[in-house]
Amino acid sequence: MTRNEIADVLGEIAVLLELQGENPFKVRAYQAGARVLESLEESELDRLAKAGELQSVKGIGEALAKKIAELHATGRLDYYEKLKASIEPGLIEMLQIPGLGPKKIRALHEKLGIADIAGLTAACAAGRVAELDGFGDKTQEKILAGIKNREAYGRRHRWWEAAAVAEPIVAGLRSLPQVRRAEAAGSLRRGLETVGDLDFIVASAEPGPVVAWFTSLAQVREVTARGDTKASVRFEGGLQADLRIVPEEQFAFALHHFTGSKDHNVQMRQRALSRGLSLSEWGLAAAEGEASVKEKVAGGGLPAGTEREIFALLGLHFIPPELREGLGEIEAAERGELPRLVELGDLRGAFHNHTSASDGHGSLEEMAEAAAALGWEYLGIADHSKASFQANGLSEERLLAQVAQIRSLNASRRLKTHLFAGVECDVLADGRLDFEDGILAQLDYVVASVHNALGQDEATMTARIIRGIENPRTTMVGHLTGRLLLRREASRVDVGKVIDAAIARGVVIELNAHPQRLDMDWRHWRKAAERGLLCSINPDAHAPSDLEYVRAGINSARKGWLTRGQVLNTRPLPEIKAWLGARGSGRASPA
DNA sequence: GCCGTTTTCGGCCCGACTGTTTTCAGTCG
Repeated sequence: MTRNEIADVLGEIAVLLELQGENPFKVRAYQAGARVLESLEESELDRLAKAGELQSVKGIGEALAKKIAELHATGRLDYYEKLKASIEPGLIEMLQIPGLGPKKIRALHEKLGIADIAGLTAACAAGRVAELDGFGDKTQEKILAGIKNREAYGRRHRWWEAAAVAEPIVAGLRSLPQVRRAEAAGSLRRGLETVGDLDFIVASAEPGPVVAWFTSLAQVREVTARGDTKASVRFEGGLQADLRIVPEEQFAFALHHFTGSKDHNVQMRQRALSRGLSLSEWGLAAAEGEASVKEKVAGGGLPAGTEREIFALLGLHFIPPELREGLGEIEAAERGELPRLVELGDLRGAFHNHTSASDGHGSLEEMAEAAAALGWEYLGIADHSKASFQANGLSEERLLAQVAQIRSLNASRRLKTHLFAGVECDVLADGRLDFEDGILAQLDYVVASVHNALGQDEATMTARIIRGIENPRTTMVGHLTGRLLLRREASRVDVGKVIDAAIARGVVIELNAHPQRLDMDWRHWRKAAERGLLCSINPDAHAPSDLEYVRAGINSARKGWLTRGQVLNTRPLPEIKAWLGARGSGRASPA
């Protein structure tokens, strides 16, 4: 089994244990184990499993190590099979209903014999749920509404679309006279590729009008909670948003709390405790005594007006929001070894862009102008190759005509942006490229991408991509796994092996910044770049305005701990020309 | 189930809101 498949099993075990009413810390241990596995590389898992050293990974103890080793070696786990068989499958689905957790589901199952959502619907309709101890009319109504809207509510949302909803709301909050500060926190601020809900943190001494403004936004379909300092709403399309209003002196603590992932926050609080301090969204105060952090802060906490000051109080350098995933950032911040992350303003161009010659909407000139408007020095044109018939892929003749057109545009000096002539060349099912060497030799660079036979088994797909990498004309690999976020799963690829091959050949791997792709996944970048892999952040633009997708790509690059030096398209034009030139001449033409 | 410059046992982050309750459990983040 691959590490992701094993992680899924561990995650399922956590859900099953939760439904059984197991110790919540045991549940958390399985969840943590699943996350740790996801951040491991396949080859590292192989090595650790073979050497019997899984326990050396933090978060994996004796029991998890045994289970992971069994899954890795045999693809089965007796413990899991037995656990699964002992629990009604319909109960798991019921966890998706807002307001229903393991305890209530157990009560419904034990007292009313409810085993699935259909049974639950019927029991609610008959009024039997409201009669249970601990339940009531409102709970019953909420459950029915939750079942009805389950699909929309359960869905995650791509970062780009969530940001488009959140940004005007932040601006609106900041324009209110009662509001001193306002930020969107949560996974949106961490730049995660998908976002479950929005979190708005506001500093205000007068929360009433802010809650009123927020809950009466035009796009609000339902107000699910409304208190003095907190409100929750659902927008059209099911996106949920929480608003929290705090006094200004608490703002930095609340912003930090609601930005960090669960793991990051747990680690930060543990760090505070190890220094005799207690940390929460309320503030930071001495840990001794029975009182809550809130009460301690009221009696005199340590002040912090910014997150930077909070980190400093705990002996840490500032940790950018994108890194707050609990994946080693706190240790690095302690040692002063956090990288200086790449920024949007560092980009000088991008390499994977389409025009109306294939399936884009924009001429060479229009694309070049859009790049110039972003302050870019260069833009790489990489239209589809002929095998991508569905995308109007270019024949040899059309491609060479485009190359001539690009050369002539550059020579005319009419454009502020230098155009590079490339192609997004299909990696055919057997790993050959879609164009012969004689054609590819006339280009400035080649993006090699898989577009068909996405369902190949892992070994075949991995060998196919590596063969593509081994072609001396390949400059970079496009959207490595072919995933479409929330729409299509990634192809099965041994990413570690592909990374090794790319490093060995000096081939770049793209971080495709299209909001639906963000591929290669940020979780691979840190280790890959440390080992010498070079990244190119490419918008995969199909229209001039799509160049802005690099914003999403920068998020993922930062989550992958990438620095400017590790991203090819931060280099200025003369360096890029030299780099591409050296590659071209330094590589013997194939036999 | 994990973990340990206090530890191999006893902790494990902490608080708001809701709905159901006469003081709190469950859920959520």
